[in-house]
Amino acid sequence: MSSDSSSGTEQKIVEAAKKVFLEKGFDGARMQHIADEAGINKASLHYYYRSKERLFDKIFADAFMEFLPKIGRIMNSNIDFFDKIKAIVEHYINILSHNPHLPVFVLYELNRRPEKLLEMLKTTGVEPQQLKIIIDREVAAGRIFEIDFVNLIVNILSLCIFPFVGKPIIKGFIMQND
Amino acid sequence: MSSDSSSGTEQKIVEAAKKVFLEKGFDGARMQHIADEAGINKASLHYYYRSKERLFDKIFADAFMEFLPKIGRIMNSNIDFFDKIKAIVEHYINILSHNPHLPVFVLYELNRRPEKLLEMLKTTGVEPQQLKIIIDREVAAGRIFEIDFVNLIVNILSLCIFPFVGKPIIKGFIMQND
DNA sequence: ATATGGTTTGACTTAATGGTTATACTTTAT
DNA sequence: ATAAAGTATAACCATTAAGTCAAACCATAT
Repeated sequence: MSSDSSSGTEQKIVEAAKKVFLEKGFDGARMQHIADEAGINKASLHYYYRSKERLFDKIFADAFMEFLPKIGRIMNSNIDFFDKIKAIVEHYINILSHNPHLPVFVLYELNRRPEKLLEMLKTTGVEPQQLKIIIDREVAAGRIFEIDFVNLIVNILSLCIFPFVGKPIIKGFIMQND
Repeated sequence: MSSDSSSGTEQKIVEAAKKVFLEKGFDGARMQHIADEAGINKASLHYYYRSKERLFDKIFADAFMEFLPKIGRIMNSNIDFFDKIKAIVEHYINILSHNPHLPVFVLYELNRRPEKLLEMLKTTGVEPQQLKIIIDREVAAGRIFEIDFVNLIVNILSLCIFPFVGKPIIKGFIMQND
């Protein structure tokens, strides 16, 4: 049945692909390896996802989704978002502690093909225009430097790593509490 | 002349390899591409560096070197290193603004082959033992969580990204000045 | 001039990998 | 029971990329 796509082979493929892609990246990942990991034949991979690229895009979009929605909230909180960051940190910690490779993976792949960023923004429903406006406002106010748009997005994503990896240090030296 | 290794072909190879590897990563990089970038024949690459792996190791060690020495200083500053971080930030900003891909590259490749970390530590002259002791002290004092050693190193490296990408935000909201 | 050592190259080999296809196996509907 | 649709697989194909090699190309010293 094509309607039952949330279990069985397809589910196993997604899980296997996520694991392998996050561990090895697009270029390092092997379709055969993903097939083995899913316990199926390599041809089945192409049966469900026509190409490596398509399979990757699905996994990447999923991974990307775990970042940007939060970013959007931060950006919309009218600059005074330091408190919001604190509030969202816990959420990120949960996601990232379950997926240690996630942040570097996303940043790296975003680096590899910057042109996919806009596509991802579209896919994940985040409005670049909205971000652009907010960013321009910040730049005009002199609160942030004027830098390349794509670069800024990447930087913002990088920023999201920090609450995770730096939490112990933040706790100890900046906030003095949670 | 084998004594003149700081200019000419070898120099061009290193520059080209650094550019390509940092942009594409080990798996994404192509020896042919590096050769083209350096304006030489692919066979010359193997004449100077026997294999892709060896060439990569040289570039990776170089890239790695730009991180850890600073880390070592931070680790040795007896926990009260927040001020030291501030002092070192400028140094990092200089390095990273000239090599935007550097941090993600190092983290990603470290992720890809965690076993190379110790080798790198040795190559770059950083004493893991020393770090281990310091880390243990921190854990015992409850100032940081007990986590996998390799993981911690990676996390510390990640932390180094933050001063760079997050500088505008840090300036605006945490420090209020430079 | 020419022999010598280091350097450069085009052409080649080999292995790996993404993708295809023809065939076989399952399930479901009638 | 059986036809049809969907799913899985082994064998195969085409391409790409790392690595090799013998021949050519310098310089420099004699």
